[in-house]
Amino acid sequence: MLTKARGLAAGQLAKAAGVNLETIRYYETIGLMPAPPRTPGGHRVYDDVHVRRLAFIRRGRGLGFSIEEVRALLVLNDPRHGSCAEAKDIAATHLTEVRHKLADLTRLESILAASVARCTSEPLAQCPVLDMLGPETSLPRAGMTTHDSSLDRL
Amino acid sequence: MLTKARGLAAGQLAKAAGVNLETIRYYETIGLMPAPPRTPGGHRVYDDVHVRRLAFIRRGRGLGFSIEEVRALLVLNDPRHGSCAEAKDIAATHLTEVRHKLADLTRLESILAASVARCTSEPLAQCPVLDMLGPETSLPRAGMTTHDSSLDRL
DNA sequence: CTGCCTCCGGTAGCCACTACGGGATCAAGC
DNA sequence: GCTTGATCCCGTAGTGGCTACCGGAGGCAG
Repeated sequence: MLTKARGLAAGQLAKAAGVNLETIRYYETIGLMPAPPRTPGGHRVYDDVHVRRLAFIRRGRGLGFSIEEVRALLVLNDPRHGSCAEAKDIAATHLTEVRHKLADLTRLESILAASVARCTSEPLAQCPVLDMLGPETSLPRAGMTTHDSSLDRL
Repeated sequence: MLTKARGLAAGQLAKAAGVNLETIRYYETIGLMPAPPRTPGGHRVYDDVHVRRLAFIRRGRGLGFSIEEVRALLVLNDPRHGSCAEAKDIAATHLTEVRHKLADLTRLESILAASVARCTSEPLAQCPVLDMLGPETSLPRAGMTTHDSSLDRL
C-alpha cells in the first residue's frame, strides 16, 4: 500500500480528493496533473505536491471553471508567474457567465413553475404543460441571452 | 425550391425553426423527427405537421428538457395518449432539477462575486481569487446538492 | 445548359469525464 | 516463499446534444 516513503497510490489520492481514479489519469493525459514517479512495476506514486494540486483543480472545477481556466489559474498560482490581476480577469469572466446562466435558469424556473402550478387545480380541458410547448402559445421567449443557444445543455 | 405542393426543403424548415440543418437530420436519425417523404432526387420534403413537431421540440429543448423528456412529451401530446398527469410529472421533475441548479449557481455566484470584489480594493499580499482555490481555505463548500458532482458542467 | 446554391450521407469533433475489460502488480497473511 | 485478493495498469469506447466538415449530387433561374 505504499505506506513507506510517504507516497500515495493512485487510488488513495483519488479517495483523498473525492475523485475517480480514471479522472486522475485523465488529468494526467491532458497535462493538468504532472506525471508522477512510478514503482518498478509501473504504479504511480504521488506526494503532497500532487495532493495539493489536485485539490486546487477540484476546487476550481467545483466552482465551475473550465479545464482550460483551471489550467491558467494553476500557472498564475505559481509564485513566479503569480498575477492577481489575470486571475481576477478569469474569475470575473466566469462570474459573468454564471450570472447569465442564473438569469436564464430563473426565467426557466418561473415558466415551468407557472404551468406546473396551473396543473394542480381541477382538471382542465387542455394540459397546461403541453400547452406551453404547443404552437399557438407565444411564450415570453425562454430567450437565452444569445451568447449561446438553448441554455447550453443547462 | 419546392414552392409547388406546399412542401418545405430541409433548409427552409431549419430557417423557419431557427435550427441548423444538421440538427434536423440529427433529430431524424435519433427518431425524434419522422423521416419525411423525398423528392426523386432524395431531398427531404416537409409539411406543416413537421413544422409543428419541430417547433414543439425546440420549445421543449429551450425550456431545458432533455431529448428523452421531449420524446415522452411528444407522445403525451398526441390526443390518443394524452395524459396531463404524466406531462405534469415530467415537468415537475424537471422543475426540481432546475431549482437544484439554481441553488448551486446562486451559491457559486456569491462565492465568485465575493472574491472578485475583494480584488478590486488596493493590492493585497495574497490574491483572493487564488486563495479561494488554495488548500487552507475552507470554502463554504460549493457543495452541490449531491445528485451529481461539480454542477454537471454547468 | 450552365452556373450556383442547396442538400445528401457519413464521419469526426466538442467537453469532461465514466465505464469496461483483460492483464499485471501490490501488500499481507501463512 | 507463495498465494490471495485488492488494486492498478493501459487503451478504447461511450455519454449528451449537437456542430463542422467533406466530396458529390440535386434543383432551379437565366
